[in-house]
Order: sequence, then structure tokens, then C-alpha cells
Amino acid sequence: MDNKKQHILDTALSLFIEDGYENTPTSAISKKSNVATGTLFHHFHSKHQILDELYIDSKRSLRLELIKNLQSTNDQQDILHLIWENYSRWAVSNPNKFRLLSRYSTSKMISAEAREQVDNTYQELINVLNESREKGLLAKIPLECVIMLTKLHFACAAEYFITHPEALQKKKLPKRLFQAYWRAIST
Amino acid sequence: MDNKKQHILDTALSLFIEDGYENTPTSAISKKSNVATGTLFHHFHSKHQILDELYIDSKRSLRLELIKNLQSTNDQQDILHLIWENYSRWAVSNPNKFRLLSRYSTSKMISAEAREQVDNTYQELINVLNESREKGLLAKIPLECVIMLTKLHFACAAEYFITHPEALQKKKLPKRLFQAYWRAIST
Amino acid sequence: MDNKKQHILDTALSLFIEDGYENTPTSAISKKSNVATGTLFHHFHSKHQILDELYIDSKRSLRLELIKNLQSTNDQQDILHLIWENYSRWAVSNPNKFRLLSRYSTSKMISAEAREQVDNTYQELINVLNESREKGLLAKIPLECVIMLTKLHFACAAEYFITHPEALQKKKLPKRLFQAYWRAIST
Amino acid sequence: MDNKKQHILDTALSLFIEDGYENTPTSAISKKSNVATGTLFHHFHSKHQILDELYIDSKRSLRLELIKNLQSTNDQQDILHLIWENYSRWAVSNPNKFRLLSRYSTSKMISAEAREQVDNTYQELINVLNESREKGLLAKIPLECVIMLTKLHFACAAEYFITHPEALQKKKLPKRLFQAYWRAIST
DNA sequence: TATGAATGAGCATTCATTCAT
DNA sequence: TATGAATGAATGCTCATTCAT
Repeated sequence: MDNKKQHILDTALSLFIEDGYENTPTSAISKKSNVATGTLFHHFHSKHQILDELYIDSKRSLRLELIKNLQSTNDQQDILHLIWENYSRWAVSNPNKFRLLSRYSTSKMISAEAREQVDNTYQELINVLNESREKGLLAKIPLECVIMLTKLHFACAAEYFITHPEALQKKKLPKRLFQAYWRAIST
Repeated sequence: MDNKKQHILDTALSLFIEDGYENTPTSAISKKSNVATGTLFHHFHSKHQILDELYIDSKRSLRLELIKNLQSTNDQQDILHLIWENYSRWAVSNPNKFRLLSRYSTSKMISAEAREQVDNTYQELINVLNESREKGLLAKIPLECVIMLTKLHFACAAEYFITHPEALQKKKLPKRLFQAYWRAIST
Repeated sequence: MDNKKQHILDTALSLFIEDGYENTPTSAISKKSNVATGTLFHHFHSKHQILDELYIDSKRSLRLELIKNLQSTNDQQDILHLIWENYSRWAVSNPNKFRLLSRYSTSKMISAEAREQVDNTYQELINVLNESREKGLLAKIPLECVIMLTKLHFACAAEYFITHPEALQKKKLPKRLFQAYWRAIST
Repeated sequence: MDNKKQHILDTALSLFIEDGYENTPTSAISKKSNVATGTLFHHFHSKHQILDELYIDSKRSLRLELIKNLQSTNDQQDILHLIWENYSRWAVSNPNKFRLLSRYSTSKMISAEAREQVDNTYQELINVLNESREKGLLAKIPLECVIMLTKLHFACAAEYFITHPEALQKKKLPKRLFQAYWRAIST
């Protein structure tokens, strides 16, 4: 059943994060998943495809969370704050998916086909940034830079919350981290 | 001669950046370096050591540039600005070294011994941040976060300048990018 | 139903001819036959058995055609001509069966059991050759050689007619090709 | 040294003839050659290349023998007889090379590149047949058929002499076998 | 110091076959 | 009778490393 395929994916994800894609033999994946070599290749036609599927799944999972509850406000900063919180919460709940994206998003290991399927993950976020920029809310740096800074600030916060899970529960630090981000990109 | 060893290191660096450490066979390094298989292992006792040496060399190269002309001012922001500029210039001059550090600094591929030899690369930078913090110039977020944000902002700017080399010559953008950084970490 | 088994055999025959027995996975056979993996192994207990059955079937099919209308004459040359024509017609009608026999008759892939079941395919032909020889009609070369030459001439003509089907309809070429054969083996 | 590569080729040839290309694992070749797996792939970049090299080598070896002593006569039949004898002698001396060509010449296993390198093996023979045909010495069948019959008769004789080596020493049988061939193709 | 043939453990993948449903 | 997920031995090939020259 699909159970088994998912189990292989879960195992592969943790091994890829722990040891890296190229340092994880398929034999390690199948062994840790308690399935035979053949079973792995019955569900995936290559080791590569496993990474692709993990990438697509992680991106989709992120996207789903990223845009939750967005309709409630019109203030650009509030919207960004909401997205920022969604991102952090998602990262803390899915640390390995978060790390997979950090590590392989920009690498050549992900196939172009896989990328195409999820290339709109940050669309809403980019739209918000674009609107803010047009409204003159943002610093006069290229949108490209704003996006890069956004991703980096988000990742930075996420990384911190993953290693300090209690920090997300407190009020002040999350607020201050978001403000650091907002100050960075705003005028 | 040492010429040959250096040539191997240069070749390996570009291949590691282009294809990744794991996807670069030693045979590719020796072939592109126009030396025999045995020659490579005459100069390095393992493939691993090549990465370690590149790491150490890159870190040292960075450190040397990072702290240039630091004595001329006492203002914390000015000092950070200087370091930030030094970093950007170094990255543009040594894009592959910069990328090597981005990619492998936090990976398990670098041996603990190699790390030890260069673990003080950012010492001055950290000192400055610490002093600034004690003077109350910085936002009230953990030093750890400040350091992370610093590295990310530096890397972000460097990445942009590497792909847009002309931007570094202009005056406004570099200034604004640094200000974005400063706003992020300061009160 | 038997329909399905036959369909698998037909598919396997064409794949074995196209790609060779060893280069045809059972999965390719079942896929092209639109049956499940298990279904194939429900009808045949091994891939080997498929080849054996195809071999037996091809030999039987050939034998049935080979000896058609033989009773009408007593002249040895005429009998051989008739057999020769039967063979050519059969080959043109069953090119893949013809090729299967060309390719695998002498190979180790066919089991001894399969061979036993059809080892009398050429019995009548051999009888005719033997009689002709005893009557002094044939060249003084070993019967073994006569049989080899016979098979080769037959195969040569068949191959030509398969690739030039129109040639079989004409009168002269078939006649001349048979005469070439007859001249080769006769005194 | 080249010694080792040649040894691998020799071993592979005998295994390919004995068991067939597909049924011969590279591990069997390296084991029987007393070299390591890696050594085999140091000399050949794929199993396929071994077959290609054997094919090229066999064809070249054949060609060298085929046209020996051809200049001594102008009579077409005599020339063909000489070639026929050269072929038989070569086959008896190189039975495995002969069988390799019989088995794989027309198979898809041989790469187009390998074929190109030796596609003129039978050029002289074909030239002689063509001239004979223009002189009206041959039966009025397509040259294509004449060539096919030639190859088959040659192979038939070779096969017989390989299994009955003493027959080649006698005078009568070789003569009669050649005459069978000549009768087949001549008027 | 330099060479490159030789090594063999390790890897991704294939495929005939089994078996629970 | 039919299915297709599961199996695992076997295969072609890679690659870091060694060593005799």
C-alpha cells in the first residue's frame, strides 16, 4: 500500500538530512525502511526521484502553511508578519522538510521537472513584497535583493526556533526577530 | 613543485563549486589538472584533505581581507561598514572561495581538525558586534541571532555583487544594502 | 482463457525477435500483452518455458507446412522443390517463427526436453536426401554436409523472400534459387 | 601492460562463445582472467566495448587471411577457390573468432561505430563476385543472393572443417565442397 | 617527485519469480 | 483465474586509493 512508499520517503528524508543525499546509499534507505532493495525501486524509478518527490512534497507542504489566515488584514506589514509566523511554525513542525529546502533548493540535484511543479511556492509572498514596494514602504533596493533578504531572514528565524523551540512560545523574541526583518527591508 | 599542488587545489575548487564535492571524482581533478592519478595522491593523502585545505585556505584568505584598515575609526557602525565592504570585495574577487564557505562551512564534510585551524575567522567581527551590543546599540535579540543575521546579510550582499559586479562600483546600492543590515540588527 | 496465453506467446515472439531473448524482460512481455506480471507466471512457470513453447510451436508449424502435397510425385528433385517451396511460403507467412528457429535452434537456450518433442521436424526432408544419395543423385559429400547445405540454402531463400515478398510471386527467381540449391548438392 | 588487456579479450572471447554475451557477467571475465573488476574497466569502458573490440579484431584477422596469395591467377573460379581455402583455414585456426562473427555480425549488439571500422572485410570477395557476374559466369540471381549464398557456403564448410579438422587435410572433400559452392552460384 | 596500471569495496539498478489478495 | 506489490540475488560500473616503476 501507499503506506510503504510514504515510509520510504520519510526514512529517506531523515537520512538525506543526516548524511546528505550523496552519502546515503539506497541500501541504507531500504534497510532502515525495512523493505527490500527491489521494493524501493518498485516505488521510485531512481534514487533521484526520491529526492525530487521529497522536494515537491516539502514545497507543497510549506506553501499550504505559508498562506494560512492571510485574508484577515490589509496592512502589508501585518501580512508579512503573518506569513513570517506561518513559516516559522511550519519549520519548527517540519524541521527536516525545512532543511531539505535550505540544502537542495538551489542545488543541481533537483530536476527541472520537479522545480516546475512547485515554482509558485512563494508567489503570494512575492506579490505582497511587490505591492509594498509599489506603495513605497520598502527600501530602495532591487526586488531581487528584497526577496533574498526575506528568504534569509525567514530561514534565520526558523533555524533559531528549531534549535530553541521554547523561543517560539515566548512573545518578545519572535516579535523582535520579525521587526529586525521588517526594519531591514522597509524604509 | 608547489606549483603543481596549487594547480590541483585551484582545479579542485572550481570543480567542487561546479559539481559538488561528492560529484567530483579525483580522476576528474587530476585529469583537468593535467597530472596523473598518483600525483594527486602524492600531494594529498586523501580527497578529503583537498577539501580541508581549500576550506582552510578560503577562511584564511577571507580573514586577511576582512580586517583590513580597521584601525581608522572607533565608531561601531563605521567599523561594521568597513568589514562589510571588505567582505563584499573579497567575495567578488574570490567567488569560488566564497561559495565554498557558503556550501561547506556548516557541513560534516570538513574535518574537525580543519575547523580548529581557522575557527577565529570572524573573531574581530564578533568582538565588534559584542561591543556594540554592550553599548546598547543593537536590538535585544540573542548574540547568536545577531551573528547569524550578520553572516546572512553579508552573504546576501556578496551573492548579489558576484552576479551583478557593476553594482559594487556604484555608490547607492552598496550603501543601502549595508543600511538594511544595520537597521536589522540595531535598535 | 487460452486466448490470453496465446496473446502472451505472440507478444513474446515479436519481442524476442526484435530485442533478443536475453534483452526482453518478462515485464516488457506482460506490459505489451496488457496483462499483469503475475498473469504471465500463471500461464508459464518461467521465462524459459515461453521460449521453449515458442520453439516447439514454430517447429510444429513448420513441419505441418513442409510436407504438404508431397504424395503427388516420385521424382526426387521435384519432391525437394516442393519442400523448398513449402518452406519459403511458410517463412514468408511466419517470418518471426522462421527467425526464432534461425536464431535459437542451435543455441543452448532451448531445453533438451523441448528439442526432444520436435526433433523429427526435418525427418521427411532428410529421408528424401538420403534416398537421393543412395540413388547416386547427389554429390559425394557427407550427408551431414548435404543437410547443412540444404538448411542454409532454404534459409537463404527464405530470408530473401521475407525481405522481397514480391519475388516469391514471380516465376523465374524462385526457380533459379532452387536450381542453385539443386546444383550445389547434386552431381 | 598490453598483455593484460589482450588476456581479458581472449578470456572474454571464449566465454562469449561458450555462454553467449548476455550470459557472461563481467565478473566471470575478470575472475577467469585473474584480474580485479576495476582492471577490466580500466581497459574497457564498458562490457559492450569488449564485444566491439573482439568483433573488430576478428574481422581484421579474417580480412588479413582472406586475401592472401590472390595475385597469382586471373581465373575467377581459381580466385574464389583461393579465397574459400583461405577462409576455411582461417576458421579452423580461429574457431572462436569465426563463431563470434557468425553469431554477432548481424546482431544489434555490435555498435555502428565498430561496424564502420571494418565494413570492407569482404570487399575483394564482392569485387570478384561482381566481375564474375559481369563476365556472365554466374547464375542470373541478384548479387545480394550470390553474396548471401557465398557467405553461407563458406560458413558451412568452415563449420564442417572445425568439427572435422582432419577433413581439411584430405584433398577430395575440400575440393567437392568448393565445387558444390561453385555449382550453386555459376551458370 | 611523478606516473598510471591495478585494486576491490561499494553503488544504483534490474529482473525473474513469489505470494497474499 | 488474475493481480501487482514485494523480494533479493545478481549485474555493470565507479572511484578513492595503492604501489611498482
